[in-house]
Amino acid sequence: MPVDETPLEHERRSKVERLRAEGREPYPWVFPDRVLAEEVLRRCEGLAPGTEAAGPPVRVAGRLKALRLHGRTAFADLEDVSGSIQLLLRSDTMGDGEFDAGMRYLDPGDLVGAEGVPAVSKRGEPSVHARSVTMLAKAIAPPPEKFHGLQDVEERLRRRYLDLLASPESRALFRTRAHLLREVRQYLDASDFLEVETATLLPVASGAAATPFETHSRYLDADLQLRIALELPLKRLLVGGLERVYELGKSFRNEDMDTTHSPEFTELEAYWAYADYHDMRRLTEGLFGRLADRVRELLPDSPPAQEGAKEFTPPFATVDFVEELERRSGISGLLAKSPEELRGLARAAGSTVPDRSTPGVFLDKLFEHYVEPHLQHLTFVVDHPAATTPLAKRHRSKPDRVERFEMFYRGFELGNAYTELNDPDEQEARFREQLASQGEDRYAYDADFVRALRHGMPPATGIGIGVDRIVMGLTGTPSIKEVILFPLVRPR
RNA sequence: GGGCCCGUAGCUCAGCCCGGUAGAGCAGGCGGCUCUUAACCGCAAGAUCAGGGGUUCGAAUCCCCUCGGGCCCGCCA
Repeated sequence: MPVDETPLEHERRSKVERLRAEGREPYPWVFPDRVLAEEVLRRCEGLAPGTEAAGPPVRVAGRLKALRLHGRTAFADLEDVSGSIQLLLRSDTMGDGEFDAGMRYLDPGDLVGAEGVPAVSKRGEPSVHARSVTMLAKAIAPPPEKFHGLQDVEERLRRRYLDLLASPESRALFRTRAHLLREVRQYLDASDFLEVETATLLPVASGAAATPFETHSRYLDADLQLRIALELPLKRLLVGGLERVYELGKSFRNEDMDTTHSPEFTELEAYWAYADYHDMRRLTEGLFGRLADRVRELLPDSPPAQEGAKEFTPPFATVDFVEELERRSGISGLLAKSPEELRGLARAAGSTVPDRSTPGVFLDKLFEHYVEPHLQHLTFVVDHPAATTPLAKRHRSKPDRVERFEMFYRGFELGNAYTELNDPDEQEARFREQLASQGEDRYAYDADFVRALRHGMPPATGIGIGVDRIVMGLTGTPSIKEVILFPLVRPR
């Protein structure tokens, strides 16, 4: 008997023993031939209150949410993946022995099966008028409070199973997330993109500037890092001739957490040979529209989700990075400023990034300060200064710019796309420049990627999207932890 | 790293300002009830007030530290 057992758990555990003593297995193996609650609801349609459906009995199974006893009658609410159905329990139909046994052993939170006839109660509630009830798994620990559910945020995150079993809204959110991922795959598959899986364990994590998680291979006796982006392996596949590829998977960044940053997050990256960022924008807008349609179907009763769906429906606002920054900040001639002048402006805007940072970093800080907070509606920001973006191709007509777009919503970034840089010598030069500005040797650059480019990467466009943030935006969820089933929490 | 807020029974919450030895609802126990749906009625039970230290005759309440969490700011091309 566990030493940390509460009196409630002791009581419930004693029911397990008494069930066994009566020859009733509290944890049986299977409950065959069950139908879902929604199927019973269908069979109850059109039945008058106080009547039963003709035909054979049905079997239902799920979690007992509530039990209302009335002496020789009782009502129970059974919840399964499809919804909720009431059980109507009467001693005259079950027999006194079975009825009394049920009342002795059943508690809210138990997993139970029932067999009986679809029926509508006198008060009009669709039900299963049960002939028998079977314990399928006795719950020793009590469920969260039946009306308010689990409110404690920490408990919801640390013990997601309790959140899910208590909250149909939480289940609906994660069901929606799964369907959105499915929609992404269907959309890209239909556009002849190939889903691939690249490595998560790498000698050097690259493709972004974040601090990686570090680990070690015993067999190789080699230090390894967890990937921080998917970009460079996927571009290697373009060199290899796969032409249209995407990956949907986790990246890891060893940095602070907040409402839009998780150390472990899901990314979508897609690369498309012989196409440019205009093509990618059309593909992205099509994808967003499809995702919005799915959310409208999946969460019709959620006003924040319906608002999110509206925002993700084309057409979208577009602003030019430089024009918008100059307009919002009142600063003109930004691209002609010296690095020192840009640093001064960034300092004036409150940034504390290191002095040795590249001019691109200062421009990003200025944009974050003056523009991002205003990007509350879904907006495409285009044609960034070349200095901000080491992996993008220079703009074909705007000097000192690259062909790039970023999507923002509610002040945070959703994704980022370029016409990809495929000139190996220019790529190598930009990597070296970046390294010099960071002044830290742990960001060794991916030399093999440059070697791959020397073999020729087709002209191409690529995109990276923060999937968790897309789910947040589409469902109107304010915190990234709420859209991740098991977010990282401090061990205790 | 800085600021603000939170932690009381298995769960949801009062009590804290203004110090006097912890209160309710749900869940659980016992009893009643054959149409309820946050069922209802009666009885009894359930709490190292996150942890540690201090002030005080007396601390859930005031002060300090620690732990955990939330929000905001900073940092994170």
